[in-house]
Formats: sequence, structure tokens, C-alpha cells
Amino acid sequence: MKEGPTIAPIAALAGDPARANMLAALLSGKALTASELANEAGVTVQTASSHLSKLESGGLIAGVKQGRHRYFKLSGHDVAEMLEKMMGVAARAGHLRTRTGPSDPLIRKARVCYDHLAGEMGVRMFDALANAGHLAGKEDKLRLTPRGEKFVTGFGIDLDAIANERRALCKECLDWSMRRHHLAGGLGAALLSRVYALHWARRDKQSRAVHFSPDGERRFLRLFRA
Amino acid sequence: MKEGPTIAPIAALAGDPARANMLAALLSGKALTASELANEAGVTVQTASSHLSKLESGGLIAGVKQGRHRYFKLSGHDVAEMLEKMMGVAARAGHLRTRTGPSDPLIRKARVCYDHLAGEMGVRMFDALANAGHLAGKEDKLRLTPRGEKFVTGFGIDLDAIANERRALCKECLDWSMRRHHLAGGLGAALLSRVYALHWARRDKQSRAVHFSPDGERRFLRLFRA
DNA sequence: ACCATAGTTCGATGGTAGTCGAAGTGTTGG
DNA sequence: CCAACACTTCGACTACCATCGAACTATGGT
Repeated sequence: MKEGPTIAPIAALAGDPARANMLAALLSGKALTASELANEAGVTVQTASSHLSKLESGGLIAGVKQGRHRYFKLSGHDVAEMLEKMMGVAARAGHLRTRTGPSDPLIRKARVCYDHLAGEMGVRMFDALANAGHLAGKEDKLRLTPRGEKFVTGFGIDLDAIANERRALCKECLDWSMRRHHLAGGLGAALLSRVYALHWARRDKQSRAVHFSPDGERRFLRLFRA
Repeated sequence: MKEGPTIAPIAALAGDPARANMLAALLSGKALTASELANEAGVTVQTASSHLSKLESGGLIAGVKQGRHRYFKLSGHDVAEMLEKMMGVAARAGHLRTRTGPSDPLIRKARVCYDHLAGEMGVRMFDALANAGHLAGKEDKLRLTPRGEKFVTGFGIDLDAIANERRALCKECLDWSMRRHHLAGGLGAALLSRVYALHWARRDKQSRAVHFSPDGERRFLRLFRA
């Protein structure tokens, strides 16, 4: 008698079309909400919720609560590698599908997340602030350093005005398209407002995209350089 | 709209416990018959037959007919790698099972396959004969070269006697434990008989194992050196 | 020609799992 | 406190599929 791992439960999880679509969506490295995954899979949110709990208890994905959302991502590199191997075998065996189109590149680059900046530009801003020592702490204990206070004030933000808001000044927010965090909270909102005010960027009326002007992008990248 | 591979059908194939056991058994590199796989999976041969045809049309395994047997093996390295990745994830997630024990090492080393020698020793003999230029051709068109005729005659085999048998003189036979071929046909049988006659080895009464004596093994390896 | 063995096909059965409507929990924001 | 939103739980329905008995095909040995 020898003990060994069984692939059946793992494979069965990936064997359902709805769950397979969810996993494929997560394979891009994005962290997605339950609703978004339901949409990806083409099922209702109830059904998606059931699938997600199965995937989570099966150890394939991990969920993190964030406000009233719940973000899911693959639980590790090994899962991603496994899925890619399966993709390879599926491709060789001739199993294809038609996916709904990938997200707009503009959405990926810059968009609003509630009232603050997300996407590549949002992540870049967050990284720049952290690397420059303007932000300290982690997750919910994120705070603005004295140097940071000076920096954002110099950028034209009225710290006193937003410091009295009920909501936290600084908060991490898991990014949708990158697998990284960007800045939320009152400060995140104020920074985006200031970007609008300086006419560096404007918000798209239809989508959640944020369009930077050529000059605005140049200035933004210079100010928030990694 | 974008096209891409779907993992669902592949994963669903591996998601059934019976099929998963079959795949796990094949992961060792052995080629197994339908009956053996049925036994591994703990289902009847009818059920196994259904599973095997699904696995084959799904592109995960390939079957080769050999006499009244049908040997199945994984269809490629990519499938084996995929299964191992799944094993890894399953192990991390804590999915274990109890397998029926691995084959006896003695069985793996040398055994009878119908009436000829199989296992590591059988594969070695086949390779040695092929490398020395005693055998030529492939698969069903396998034949003994003039040099080979001289060699086996010198080993004490009466070629005229077995040349008149209805069955083919030389035939490849897919090995069960190695992933290689060994020699079947009239010549294969005659070679094993000669090994018995020389008292290099004897057949186990209970199992299909062939026990070599220390001296016999030495002489065998010297004669059939790769 | 005959029987034994290996494997496949067919048909009926039963269990399981995906699906969604409806109702419930918890969080955000006014 | 209430309304909106994201998500979960419950329950019932449905559909699929694994399973096996029985019959059929094919190959090999005597």
C-alpha cells in the first residue's frame, strides 16, 4: 500500500465549464470580484458563489474581503502553472472556445476605482509614493509620513480638508488589472481630483477609463517616477 | 472575441475518480491493458472500456492493439507533465488516497510475457540485439539479419525448427513496466526457453516473475550488453 | 471446429452536481 | 435608520453521467 495524491478532486473542480472560465480569467493574474467572475462564466451570482466556495475550499483560489467586495485570485504559482499545462494539452487536443473579448487596453492603463485612480498609472503612483518614503505601513495601517505630507501639500492638496473625513486617509486597494495595490481612501480621491483639476487627464463618459493628455501623462510620469 | 483553449473537457476527463486512477497508473510510464486499468480503477471492464474510449477521443491516452490485448499509454509528455502538476497541487491541497501497492520489483526486473521474456531484462536483450545489428526493421516488419541468424544459432537455438511455425519469427511487444519494446514471436519464445535450459533462470510458480541465478544473470548481461 | 479470453456496445438505473429563484447576511453611504 | 449593493445560503428542479448486467465481436489456442 502506498499513499499518493489524487488528482480527481482537483480536476473535477476545473472540469466544470463555469469554473474553468473563472480559472481562465484568473490565469491572467488579475484579482476579480465574485460578480465579475460570474459574468466571465456566464452564470448568475448565486451559482458563481457556489463555484467560488468550492474552488476556495479545494485550494485552487484564495479570496480576500475588501469592503463589500470579495476579490479572488489563484492561490499560488503552482495552480497557474497547472492551468497553463492544461491549456497546452487542450490546445494540442483541439479543444477551443470563444471568449468574450479582453479588457480594453485603455481600461487597463488607467481607470477610476470608485473615486480614485487605478490601473497601471494608479499602481505606478502608489509605488512611487511608497518608494519615495511618502507612505509607510501596510494594508489598513497605511499612513502618510511627514515627508509625504509635505509632498502632497506641494502638489496642491488641502490635507486639512480631507483629514477630517470619516473615511481613512490612506488605504490600499487591490488592483483589478495589475496584481498590485493602488492608493484608495481620501488621499487617493484627492490626488485624482487634483489630476483632473490640472487637466492632466479627464474621465471617459462611457467607460471607467481615464484618458491622459500627452502633456499630462509626461508630467504625471515625471512626478511619480519609480 | 478571442479564441483560446478550454481546459474544461480535459479536466473533466481527469475529474472522474475511475479515470483519475487510470491516468495515475499510466503516469508511471507503463503501458497497461484495458483489464489491468479496470482493476486499477476498481470498476468493471465495461465501465473501463467506456472511460478508455473517452480518454482516447479526448486525446489524453493512445491505445495500440496487440493481439487480443489493447495497450494504453499516455499520449505524450505534455500529458504526463500536466498530471504531475496536478499531483503537486493536489498534494499541497491535502488530497491523498491509498493506492494499491506498486508492482513487485522482481516483476519489474524480469517476467514472462506469454512465452517470452519481458521486463528490464527483456528490454535489455532486445536493445542489445538491435544495437549489434542482429535485428532490423520495425514493428511488424522486424526480421533477423544474417549476422543475427549466426548469433542465435551459436546461442544454441534451432532456427529451422521455429522458422516453420505459423507465427512470426520476430515481433515487437510493448513492455509493461518499461516504456520500451521487447522481443516476442517464435524467436522470443525460443530465447527464453534456451535461458531456462541453460539454467540461467527459472520461472516463479506463483507469479509471472523470472528469477535469474547470480551466475545466470552475469552471463546474460555479458551476452546481451548494450 | 470449438472454447476461452479480451474487449466493446447497448440499455436501464441511480446518484450527483449544476442551475437559478427567493430569502438572508453584512457592508457602505446618506 | 434606511436604502443600495455585493455576496451567500437554502431549496427545488433538472440533466447528465458513471455504473453494471447482458449480449456481441474478435483474437488466440487446442
